[in-house]
Amino acid sequence: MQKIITDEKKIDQLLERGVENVFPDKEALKKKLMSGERIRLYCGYDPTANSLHIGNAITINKLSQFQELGHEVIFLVGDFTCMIGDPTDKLATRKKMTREDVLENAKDYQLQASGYLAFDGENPAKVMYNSEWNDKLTFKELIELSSNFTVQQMIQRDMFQNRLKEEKPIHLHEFLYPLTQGYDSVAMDVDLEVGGNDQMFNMLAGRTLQKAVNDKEKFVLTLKLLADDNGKKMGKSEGNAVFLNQSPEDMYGKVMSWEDGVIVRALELCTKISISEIEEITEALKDDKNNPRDQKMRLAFELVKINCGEKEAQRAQEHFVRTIQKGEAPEDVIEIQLAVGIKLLQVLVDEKMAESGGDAKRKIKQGGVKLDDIVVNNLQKEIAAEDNGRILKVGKRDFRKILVK
RNA sequence: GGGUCGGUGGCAGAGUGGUCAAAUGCACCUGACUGUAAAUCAGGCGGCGAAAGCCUACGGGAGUUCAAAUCUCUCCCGGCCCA
Repeated sequence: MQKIITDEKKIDQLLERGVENVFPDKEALKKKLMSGERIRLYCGYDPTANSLHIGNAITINKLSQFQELGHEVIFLVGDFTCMIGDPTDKLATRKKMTREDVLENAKDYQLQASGYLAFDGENPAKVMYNSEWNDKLTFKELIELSSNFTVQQMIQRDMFQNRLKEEKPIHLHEFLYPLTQGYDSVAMDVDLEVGGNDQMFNMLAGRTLQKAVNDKEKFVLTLKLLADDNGKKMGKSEGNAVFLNQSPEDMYGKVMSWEDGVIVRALELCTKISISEIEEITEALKDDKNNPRDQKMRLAFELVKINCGEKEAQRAQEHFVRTIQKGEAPEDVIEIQLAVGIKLLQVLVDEKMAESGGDAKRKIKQGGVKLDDIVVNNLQKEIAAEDNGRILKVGKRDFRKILVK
């Protein structure tokens, strides 16, 4: 029997940290958690891309906090729902994926989530796939489920309103998305669903269905989104998304490119640093004498540490200091064997340091290509014997060591 | 089913016979600056080519024309109105 922790302070913190909203209300959920009853909760992840991103880490992190208190956590892979495509992000049309693609992605998802969430040990998180029950749903059952909602409820959502206003299509199956996601709650008979605040509607659909079908009160806990002080979201479209399958170096660098305003929010949502420590960092950021860069480096370090381990985080930090702050070649610079006479343009393309010949040319013209810190401006430059051992640098962070054959 | 409007680069969105490899914004790349791969500023951003230039591209196909993203036909997809 799993031991349930009912420490009030811990529960308060659990319901406070990063939480935007609790339905029906926070007090009711607190009471439930205080009762010592082991609850079953979940969050779903649609494997549409080959990697989870830092936004997903927010909910995974919250799941892990419930796990630490002894509750039953389900990491749900939305292998069925991802076929429909969540209309929440408005760019609804998603390309069809094969079953194999989905499962391949999903396999990595668990690995990526494992920095936050334990899938083994005493109270392991369970991985489930929602095709398990959704595949079996009959048309008749679907119609019955859909009778719990009205068209008015569906089109109320602002992204649908926007599309109506913009005269953009709304496909019928998009109304079914909240339904199928909601049905997950019924099928798994959960007590609580965790999700980003943008998932509120879908999660509440599950609350409605769980009430209607199982006559059970399902709690919904929504989390703040990762955004800066001005409410600007971090995400793929903003170009500052961090993917959990990125190399430690890339992850570290990406975080360093975030705006300063997001530091505290990210610490709260995506790391396991204690609240008191976050408060200290918040204070430090207020003091003009301190350089916000240092707090951001702390954040970057923590994020890489959780996802890739402490050693990797250390390495990534050193790599950043060396290559970005000092502009030096990394210690483990990739070596390339080149024949005398090969065109530098060709090398850039072959090494994927440029996307095409045109791109390579542009980079040289704009002074972005250096050999041992000397700008190359000869488009026709060919590799010569004296280039042996030289460091080829393209842009700020792409290095190769040339070995002449 | 009828009418009508529309489908443009990674995305959003101009253009409506030659000056269009296609405005602008986002994303991206390079440089300057900076604590930063932030912000800002400057430049760039289909492919091949040293260049001139050539090739491919505006939903698919066919056509008109010296010339088509732009006109015509047809097919596919969508919005709106009517039924």
